[in-house]
Amino acid sequence: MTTSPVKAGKTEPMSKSRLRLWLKLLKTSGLIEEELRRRMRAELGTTLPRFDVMSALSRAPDGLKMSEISKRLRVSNGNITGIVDKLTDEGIALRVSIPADRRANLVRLTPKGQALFARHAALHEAWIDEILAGLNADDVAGMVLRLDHLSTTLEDE
Amino acid sequence: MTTSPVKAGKTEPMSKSRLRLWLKLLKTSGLIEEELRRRMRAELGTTLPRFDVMSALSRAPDGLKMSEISKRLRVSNGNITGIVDKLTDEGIALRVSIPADRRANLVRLTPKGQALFARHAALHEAWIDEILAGLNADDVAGMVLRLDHLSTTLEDE
DNA sequence: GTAATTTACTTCAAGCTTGAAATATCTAAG
DNA sequence: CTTAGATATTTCAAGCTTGAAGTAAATTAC
Repeated sequence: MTTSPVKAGKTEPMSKSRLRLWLKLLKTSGLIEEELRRRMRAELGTTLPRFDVMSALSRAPDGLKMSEISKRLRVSNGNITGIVDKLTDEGIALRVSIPADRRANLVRLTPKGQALFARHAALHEAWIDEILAGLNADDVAGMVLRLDHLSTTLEDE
Repeated sequence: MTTSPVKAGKTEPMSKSRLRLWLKLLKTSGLIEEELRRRMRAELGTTLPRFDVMSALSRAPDGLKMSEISKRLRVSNGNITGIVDKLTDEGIALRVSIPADRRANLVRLTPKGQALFARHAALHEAWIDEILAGLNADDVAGMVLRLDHLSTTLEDE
């Protein structure tokens, strides 16, 4: 063989394998998301964004400011306005004004919203368990470790 | 220690760790996607969906049917119609009628579209390389393996 | 051949999403 | 106080996305 011993020849550039990883990551989370969205619609008559907002609210019994919701869900402010508007119209969420700051509101789940979310969350967890049934504890641990590593570096940008 | 040796006590139910994995997967791919979208807009004046369609077309020099594009990108048919309409208006893509089947069209990139995509694809790969720079070859290999496993089981549903 | 089905695509309404611009309010500097 | 800046939210236009319904053409089964 006359080629340099330094270049193995078979190895792919890192940029290519990173690209492939990204495409797989995107594909996989898309598949899961699609399945969740389908079930949300079919079995609960709701959507993922609504579920996400309710989920954030359910963890904050004292309520969250609009900006706090959008920060946690990493979506734009204007987006949250529309979703909370609808949840409010349906009696699921509630805007509570803050005397100390007339610019802001605290958004809370109503009792009806809490009951609804409890039902939805239980189903949601069961669906995930079912969808990810192919992964054992080692798989899960391995992926969580690497995803943590990755998302940490991404957030520190 | 007096507790049963069988039950460790600290272990979390699989459903919880699977849920946590899903949330991390969603978060991570969302962070990457957001960064890509930002750069697409800022540096190329385009969007991820348009890039995805162009990418699919670039791999099929003979063209793709509309339904083939939506199948590959896993989005609805109606969605593709709108995106291809715009790419066509801009001289990036082209609908070619098929004599043998008057229902369908083959969509192709124009030479202008090919040149444009070549430029975009090179940048895209470089961005991914930069964004995922924190992962070494082992990390990448480990994640690809597990994501393959997962997406395969998901597609066989 | 013709009726029923399947396939290919478009149109549409509803909803999500963003980023920018507009309001309103609060805070801080002078 | 008043002005400047920061913060909290809403509104808006543009674009993405879906799923359902509609049109058209091809295929299959009688």
